[in-house]
Amino acid sequence: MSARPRRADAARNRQALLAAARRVFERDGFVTARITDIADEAGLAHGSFYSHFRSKEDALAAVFGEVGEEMLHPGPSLAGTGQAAEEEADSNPVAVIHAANVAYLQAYRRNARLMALMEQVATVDERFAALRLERSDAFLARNARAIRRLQRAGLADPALDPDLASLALSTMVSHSAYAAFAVDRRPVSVERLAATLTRLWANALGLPAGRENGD
Amino acid sequence: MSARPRRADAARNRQALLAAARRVFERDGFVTARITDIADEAGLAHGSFYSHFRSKEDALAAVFGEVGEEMLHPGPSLAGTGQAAEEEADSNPVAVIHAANVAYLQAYRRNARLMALMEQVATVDERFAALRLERSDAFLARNARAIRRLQRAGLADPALDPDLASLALSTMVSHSAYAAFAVDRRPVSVERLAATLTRLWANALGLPAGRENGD
Amino acid sequence: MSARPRRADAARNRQALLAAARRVFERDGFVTARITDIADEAGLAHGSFYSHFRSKEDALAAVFGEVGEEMLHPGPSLAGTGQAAEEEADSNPVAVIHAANVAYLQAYRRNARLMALMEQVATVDERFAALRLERSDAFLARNARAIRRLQRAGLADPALDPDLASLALSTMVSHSAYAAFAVDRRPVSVERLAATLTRLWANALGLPAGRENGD
Amino acid sequence: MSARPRRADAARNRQALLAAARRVFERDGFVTARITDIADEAGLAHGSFYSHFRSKEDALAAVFGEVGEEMLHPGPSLAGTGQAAEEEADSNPVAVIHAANVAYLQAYRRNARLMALMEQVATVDERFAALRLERSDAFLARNARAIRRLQRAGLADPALDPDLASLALSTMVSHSAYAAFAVDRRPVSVERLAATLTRLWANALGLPAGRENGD
DNA sequence: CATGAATGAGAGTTCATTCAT
DNA sequence: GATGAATGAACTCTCATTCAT
Repeated sequence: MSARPRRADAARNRQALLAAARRVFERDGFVTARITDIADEAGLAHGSFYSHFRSKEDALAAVFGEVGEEMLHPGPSLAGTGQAAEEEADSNPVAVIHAANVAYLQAYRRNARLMALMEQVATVDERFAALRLERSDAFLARNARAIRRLQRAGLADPALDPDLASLALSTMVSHSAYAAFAVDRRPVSVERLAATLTRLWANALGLPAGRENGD
Repeated sequence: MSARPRRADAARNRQALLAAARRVFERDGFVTARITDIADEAGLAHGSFYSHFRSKEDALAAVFGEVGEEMLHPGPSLAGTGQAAEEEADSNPVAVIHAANVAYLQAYRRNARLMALMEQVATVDERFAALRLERSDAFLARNARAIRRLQRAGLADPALDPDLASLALSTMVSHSAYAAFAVDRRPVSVERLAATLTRLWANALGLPAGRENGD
Repeated sequence: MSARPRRADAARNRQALLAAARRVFERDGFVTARITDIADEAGLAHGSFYSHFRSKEDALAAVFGEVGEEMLHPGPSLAGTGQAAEEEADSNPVAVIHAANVAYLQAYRRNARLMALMEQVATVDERFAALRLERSDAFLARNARAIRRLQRAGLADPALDPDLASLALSTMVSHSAYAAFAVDRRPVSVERLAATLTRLWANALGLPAGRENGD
Repeated sequence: MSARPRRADAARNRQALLAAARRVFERDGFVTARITDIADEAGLAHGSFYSHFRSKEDALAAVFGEVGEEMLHPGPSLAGTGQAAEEEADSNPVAVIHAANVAYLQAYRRNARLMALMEQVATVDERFAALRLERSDAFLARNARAIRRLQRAGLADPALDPDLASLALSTMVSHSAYAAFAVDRRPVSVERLAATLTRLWANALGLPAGRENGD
C-alpha cells in the first residue's frame, strides 16, 4: 500500500533493525522499549520487525549476540587460555592485569549501556538471568584459578580466599566501569581508571611489583 | 454493609500497603509489579492504594524512604563523622574498615533485593537515578577524604588516586554484596566475605597491618 | 475520563454483556465476533469486558451455561428418569416421544443459532468439543436404553441395533430442527414438524400405534 | 539463482496447492487455516498461493469444486433420474434405498471432514451458505417427489408430509454419517450403519418389505 | 510464474488510574 | 477512607495480501 522498495536488501533491513533495537534498548531500557519505535527508527513498518525477530526478547538476544563474548564478562580476564598465557601471567602478573584492565575498560565504554541493560533485563527475564550467571560463573572460576596459581608461586597473599577474591576484584573492575561509563555524568579517562584499578588489584593481591612499579 | 474499621486503621492500612509494596517489588521488580498485587497482598481493594500513594513510583520512594540512609550507600563508610571517629580511623584503620564492612554486609543482606531494585529502577526512572547519584556522590566523597588522610599520614599508598580508589573499593564491597546476596544462589557467609574484603581493601591501600595481620 | 455511572449496577452490566455476547456470537459466529463489538453492544468500554469475563471463550461458556442443560442434547429425550417415567414410556411410547419432540423443537427454536454455534465452535476449540461430546454421549446412551426396553417388551422392531437407531433417530430430530430453524429461510411450524418426526420415529421403531394413530 | 522449473510445472503447483489446501482445511478448519501453512504444505512460497487463487475463500471453493456433486447432498438420493430409475424405485424401493445409503455413507466417509467444513464455513461466509442451501434444496425436493410417488402407489404411509419427511430422513442419514465419521472417535462399520439406516427409513415410510425383510 | 520481505489493519489483552457509592 | 467496576490508552503479535526482483 506504499511505494517503498520491497526486496531491496533484506539483510540491510535486518541490520537496520538490529542497530535500531540497540539504540532504542539503550535509550529506553528493555521493558519500556516499544517494537513500534524500533521499527520506526529502522524506517520500517512495525510488522516487519517480525520478519526478522520472533519477539522483543529475541531481538535483545540478537543485540547481545552481536556484541559477543567480549562483553559478558563480570570483569577483566586475569589469565588467557593456554600454556604460554599462563607462563606470561606468572612471570609478569601486573602487566597482564593491566593489559586486561585496559582492554576490558575500553570494551566496556563501547558497550556500557548495553551492560547496564543486561543487569536490568536479568531481573525481569529468566533466560537472560541464566545466560549472565552461566558466563559470569565460568569467568570468575578462571580468575580464581589464576589467583590460586599466584599464591602457590608465592607471589600473592596466601591469606586470601581465591574464590571470594576473584569475585571481589572482578566485580570491582566491572562495577567501577559501570559507575564510570554507564551512569555517565562522570567523564573519567580510561587510562587513569585503569592505572588505579591495576594498582589496587596488584596491591590487594600483594603482588611484589605492586608497591614499586605502579603501571 | 458490614462493620468495618473507619478511622483508626488508616495508618495500619498504610503500613500494610508499604510492607506489601516492598514484598511485591522485591519479588517482581518495579516494572512487573502490579498495583493490584500490592493491594491484594495488603488485603485491601486496589482502589485503596491511591488513598495512600499517588502512584507506583511514589510507593517505591516510600519503600526506599523507610529503609533510609543505611542502605543507599555505594559501599561501607570508611570513616564516621566527627573528630573522635577520624582519630580512631587513623590509629587503627584496618579495624575501622573491617567494622564498616561487616556492618555494611549485614545491612546489605537484609536489603539485598531492594538494592538491586534501586539499580533497576534508576535505569528506568530519572527521579531515582538522581536520588541514587546524589547519595552515592556524597558517600564516595567521604571515603575519598578518608583515603586522602591516610595517604597524608603515610599509611596508604600515595600513588593511588583517592577519588578513583574510593569509587573502586566502595564499589567492590557493594557489588560483591550484590553478587553474593541479591543474585543469590551463592550462599556466602558474611564473616568470610567480610574478612576477604577487608584484607583486599587493606592490601589495596597498602595499609601497614594489611600484610601481617589479616582481620 | 467520562461521566458514565461507575458503580451503578455491576450485575446489570454483567447481564448486559452476556446478552450482548449472545447476540454478537449468534450474528457473527465465534471467531469473527469481536470483544469490542460485544462491549459496544452492551454500552461499555471494551476493557470492561474483562471485568466480567476472562476471555472470549469464557464468555461463550457463560452464554452456553445460561441456556443450560436444555439445549445441549443431540435430540429429544425418549425417556425421562425414574420408575414412573419408564412405565409411562412403556404404556404409551408414542405419546412420550411426541411430547419429547415438541419440547425439544420448541427449545431448539429459541436457541437455534446457539446450537449452530456450538457445532462451529466445537471444530475450533477443544474445550467445547469435549463438552459437546460428553453431553451427547450420555444422551444417546439414554435413548438407546429406552429403545432396548421397548424391544424387550415386544413393542419395537427387534432387528434394529439400539445404539445406532438411537444415534440415527436422535440425530434426525436435532438436525431437522437445525435445518428448519438455524439455517432459517424455511419457516416451518413446530407442530407440523413435530407430527412428522413423531410419526417417522414411531414407524421407524415399528411401534404398534404408529400406523393407526399418527399424533 | 538456481535452475528452477518455469512454465511446465504451473499446473502441477496448482494441484499441489489444491491438495495442500484440502489437507490444511480438513486439519485446521477454515478460519484457523493459514495461507502460509497451505503454501508450506505444497512446498511453495506463500506468495505463490496468489498466483493460483484469489483468496482463501477462492481456494476453498476450488476444493469443494474438485470433490464435486457427489458430496454436497444432504443425504442419499432415494431416486435417480430418468424413467428407468423411477420404475426400479417403485418396484423395489427398499433395495434402492439401501444402495443409496451405502453409496452415500462410503462417499461421506471419504469426505467426512470436508462435509463438516462446509457446515462450519456456511456459518461464516454467505457465499457458501447460499451454495449449500441451493444444492440441498434441489436434493430434498427430489427425495420429496420420490416419497410422494410411493405414497400415491400405496406403498408409503400417506399420513406423512412428503417435504418434511424428506428433510427428516435425508438429514438422519447425513447427520448420522457426520456423527459417525467426522466427529470420529466412534468407529462404526459402514455396513451396520447402512443396514440400520435402511431399516429405519423403510419402517418410517411404512414400506411393505420394511417389517419382514430387513436388508 | 515463483519468491518472500514488506506492509499495516486489526485483534485480544493488560493495567494504572478514576470516581460513584 | 474503602471499595472495586469502569475506563481507555497502549502494547505485542498475527496474517492476508501486495509487489519488486
